[in-house]
Amino acid sequence: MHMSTEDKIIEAAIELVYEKGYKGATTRAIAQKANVNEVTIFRHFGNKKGIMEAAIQKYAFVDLLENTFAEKIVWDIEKDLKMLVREYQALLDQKKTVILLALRESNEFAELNEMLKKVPQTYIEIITHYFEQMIEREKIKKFDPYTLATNFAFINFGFFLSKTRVLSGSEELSIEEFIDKNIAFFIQALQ
Amino acid sequence: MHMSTEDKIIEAAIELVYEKGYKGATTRAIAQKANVNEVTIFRHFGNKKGIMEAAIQKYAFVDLLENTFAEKIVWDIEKDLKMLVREYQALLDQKKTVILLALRESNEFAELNEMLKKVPQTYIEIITHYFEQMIEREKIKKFDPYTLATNFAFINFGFFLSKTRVLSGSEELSIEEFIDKNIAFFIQALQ
DNA sequence: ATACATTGTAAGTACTTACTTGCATTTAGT
DNA sequence: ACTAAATGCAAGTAAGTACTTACAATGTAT
Repeated sequence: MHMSTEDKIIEAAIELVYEKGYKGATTRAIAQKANVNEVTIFRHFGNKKGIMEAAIQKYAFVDLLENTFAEKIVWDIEKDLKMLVREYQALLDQKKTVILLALRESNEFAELNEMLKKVPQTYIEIITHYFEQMIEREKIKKFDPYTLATNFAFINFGFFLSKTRVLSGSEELSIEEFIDKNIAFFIQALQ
Repeated sequence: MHMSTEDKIIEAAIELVYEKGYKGATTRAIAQKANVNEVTIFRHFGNKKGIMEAAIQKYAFVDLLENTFAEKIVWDIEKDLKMLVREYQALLDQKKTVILLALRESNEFAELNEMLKKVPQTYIEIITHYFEQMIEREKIKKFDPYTLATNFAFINFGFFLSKTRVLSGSEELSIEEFIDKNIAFFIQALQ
């Protein structure tokens, strides 16, 4: 817990904006949650919007994706796709608050929208590239790699949303069930 | 344009809350957009929350789904799934504002969350039932019908979100391209 | 034409909220 | 120990916002 004052404020703001929305998250409440005085906020960030801009800067996290995945690929369709699901879901879970916040406040903050869009976009690009190579190596049938990637990404994101209860199926799926059923179907279709 | 005063207010409120969020949509602005005086709002709905509650009532639209689909089924997997995509996308488009509004304001209004969840949920139930029957008739391979349905629904909802630019792939897909590529892949996997 | 319900107008109240200012207190580097 | 920067505290300002009240204007049905 050696957080700087600025970080304490940013984290408190993210949580509160996630709960109450941007307008609902008062500077007073943010200060209280961060355990600082309200004035301290304005001394650091100038105005309320400044907090969010700093938060967006801090969480421009997309680069995380690319490095993590590439190393773990073993060119076995089943192992790879299951790994890609697990890693992606873990990342989404970890950044859940920011992602759902972005989903809600993207009208107010254009940058948030950009950030939000990049999450599946980057994922799709990586997966597209993966499928291209798997087709070259003749490990899967010849489908359009980009089509495969979007389907795969949509299924993944849909599952994430259903977990967060933003959406829902009629049952609740654990990630293992999801992989064993939904992803397994996808894998089978490729072979 | 023979809208009642109440309807004018409700529609204006929905649009504004969609744009600015619930707290950002002031009663003054709603009145202005609806071309009524601000007091008229309070005379009809009591308070600001009352507008949204009336709007939610008005848009409890889930029942629409079930009737529309059942009649159009011809028990040909390709024709049926393409029809189901088109109908569902059309419905989502039509209710887009309310859906995206619900996505943002579901924390503030529990009922909105319920409504939002029911959209894919009902769809999944219908599709599950459809797949069950198609398996009985031996028109598709024996997969778990619920798994198929969730995958199909997630792909559909993902496409909807990417169209609304909430999410995005790296390219923009038209609905015809989406059907010809993404759905075609899904159909092929079933046969 | 009269009666009644609906809407508009004007003005105001009570409350919240982002943001400021001046000064006291604490923390940290040398 | 001394200095300077960071933070806390108390009080206040200005603007916005939901909601109210009293009354005038308009429409509508009989």
